[in-house]
Amino acid sequence: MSKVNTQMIDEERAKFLRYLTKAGRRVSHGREIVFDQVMRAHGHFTAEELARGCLEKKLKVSRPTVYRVLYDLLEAGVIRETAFGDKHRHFEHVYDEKPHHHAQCIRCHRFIEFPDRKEDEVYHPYLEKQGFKILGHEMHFYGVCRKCQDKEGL
Amino acid sequence: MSKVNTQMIDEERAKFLRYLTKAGRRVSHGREIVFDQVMRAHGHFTAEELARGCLEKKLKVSRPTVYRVLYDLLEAGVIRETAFGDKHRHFEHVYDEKPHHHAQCIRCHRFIEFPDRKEDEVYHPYLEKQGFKILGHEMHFYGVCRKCQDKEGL
DNA sequence: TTCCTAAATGATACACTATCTCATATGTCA
DNA sequence: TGACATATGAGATAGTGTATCATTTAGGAA
Repeated sequence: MSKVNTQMIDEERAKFLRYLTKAGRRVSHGREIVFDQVMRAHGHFTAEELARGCLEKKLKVSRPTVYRVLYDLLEAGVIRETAFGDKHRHFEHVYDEKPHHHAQCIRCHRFIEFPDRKEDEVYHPYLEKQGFKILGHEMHFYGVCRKCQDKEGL
Repeated sequence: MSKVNTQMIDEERAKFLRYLTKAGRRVSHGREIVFDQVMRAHGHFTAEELARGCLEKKLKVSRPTVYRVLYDLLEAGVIRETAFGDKHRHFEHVYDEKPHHHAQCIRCHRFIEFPDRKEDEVYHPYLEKQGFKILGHEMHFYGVCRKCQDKEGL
């Protein structure tokens, strides 16, 4: 697991470097720090959380740079954006993650993750027919989790 | 169609009034204005768009009130929140809308809507087993639309 | 290695969405 | 109508995310 982990990170790093080279961009200090922090992150995280983390750890990187690198990583396909209806941008890294979806409790805002199923592909033909190039998808369930139901006495 | 439309709006209004009564809240001026504007809105809209619209039309309602009433409507089930990965809150009304999903172009940010399919229900048993009470769900595809592919010369 | 240039960065200010506070206005019920 | 709780507006404020621009740095050329 740990070995696989390391290997996956190396692959992601290679992917990032390939992207940077191809785009004529540099392998800078800031990009290495942020890449590292992203790889250490578990589950999903917001841009602000990551930026705050970097500042608290006194890493040599500023908030604007964290944001900039996150968008690099997004374009490079190292992280993906997950869409939840609040005002923060959520990301999660692709590495070591099986495709999965999220269910979110509208009371406590906690997430449950569940694996992707191939049934989702029923939507592909419709979109492809319109010339839409699908890069990914995400299912977002919302409702009330067991704990919050208990609290409400439902 | 127009008749059905009116009927649907009346039903939504009744739903809203029931919610307000039950919650011991009042049928106020601001709530009526915002309800009306929401019903006039097509497709999905952001809170800020609606607020701006009200201000521009010089309706007697302030921005904080628009936000407050939107959350009333959310709780009443008159509108639902759609989750996209930008920093604005998106809503759409439930009235006259068949369940549908969204595909969004990552370049131009435009949406394609497509109808809900019962295959989505494969996820229900898993969530219900955990005691999660499902209130709704949304599928969000992302990719590049035909126009933007053409522009990029892909 | 050193120099040169374009890219990256940080400090700062700023834009924008959304929310909070609190004094005032208004709806509801007796 | 009077009393009181709820709703509202004006304005301040919080928080996320961006733009600007002077300075620093990566990385290739000499």
